[in-house]
Amino acid sequence: MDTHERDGMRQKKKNDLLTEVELEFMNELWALGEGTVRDVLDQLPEERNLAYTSAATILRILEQKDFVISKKEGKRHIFKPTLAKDAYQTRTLKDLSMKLFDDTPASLVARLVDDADLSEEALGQIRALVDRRLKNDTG
Amino acid sequence: MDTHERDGMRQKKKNDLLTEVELEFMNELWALGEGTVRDVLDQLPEERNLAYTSAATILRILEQKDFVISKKEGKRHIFKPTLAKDAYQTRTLKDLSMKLFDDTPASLVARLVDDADLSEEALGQIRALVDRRLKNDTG
DNA sequence: TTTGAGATACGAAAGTTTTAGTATCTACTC
DNA sequence: GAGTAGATACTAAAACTTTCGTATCTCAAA
Repeated sequence: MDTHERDGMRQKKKNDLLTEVELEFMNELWALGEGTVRDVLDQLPEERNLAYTSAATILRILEQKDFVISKKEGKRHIFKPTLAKDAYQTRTLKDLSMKLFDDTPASLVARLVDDADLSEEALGQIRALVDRRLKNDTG
Repeated sequence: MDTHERDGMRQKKKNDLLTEVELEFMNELWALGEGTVRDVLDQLPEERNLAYTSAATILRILEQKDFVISKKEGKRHIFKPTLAKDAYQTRTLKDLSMKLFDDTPASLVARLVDDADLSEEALGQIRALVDRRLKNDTG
């Protein structure tokens, strides 16, 4: 066991990416803006059936990992994302692009637009987005 | 503990997505076409320092999960993906789109093209891809 | 046919994620 | 200020992921 933990150690170990359940919760918080354990739990689908204490644990972990902050209001905590959804989306796409698309974002889009399931409408929207960005860049 | 495992149960539990290390290995196999444990291990970066038996275990797991098949040649196994990289890319993008982009692929691309880090060249490539796809569909 | 280098099979430790139980705390009501 | 409904804190079990050790197997050379 050699010391392969040197040099970096910025954030303990690996990703600054959310786990599956963490993402599930962040999505609710992003939608709500902020909320209590109860608020988030109530947003989850009926069939999710997660214990209240489990939800509280997830939020505690999210706070430990600095994805949310909490303030105390009366006897309860109100949790709020520290990171905008946009920013997290960008982060995720960078990671995915790197790990599965040879670090070439264009190839990611290539795969997306090659997808037969993609609607004509979605394609049009995508094209409009790219056009707008190109126009803005070139003046 | 009520029976919340009913109805579906198509593939045991959850994802048909690769874990981090599994993806690392699949990437090498996709690049190689096929290969032995040794082949894959040799592709990994110097500093990875993974034990041979660990690599063998990962490939065994990938086979259990039907991401690869193996044939025996002499005393060793040759592993080969059962799923093309393209197909897995598509699957991953669908999953990501669903979980982080409100099931709206266009918003995924929006985030991508909004990314300041994206080069002009990449943008041009993306636009060309979309245009080609639109022409093929309508033409 | 013995043997040994190199391969696989199996089992399991260590780490992470997901879930939930139990104990404790807190604000409010009586 | 005692009781209680509802919240948090703490602990840990269960499942999954990542890693590797030990035992075993196999081909080929001597």
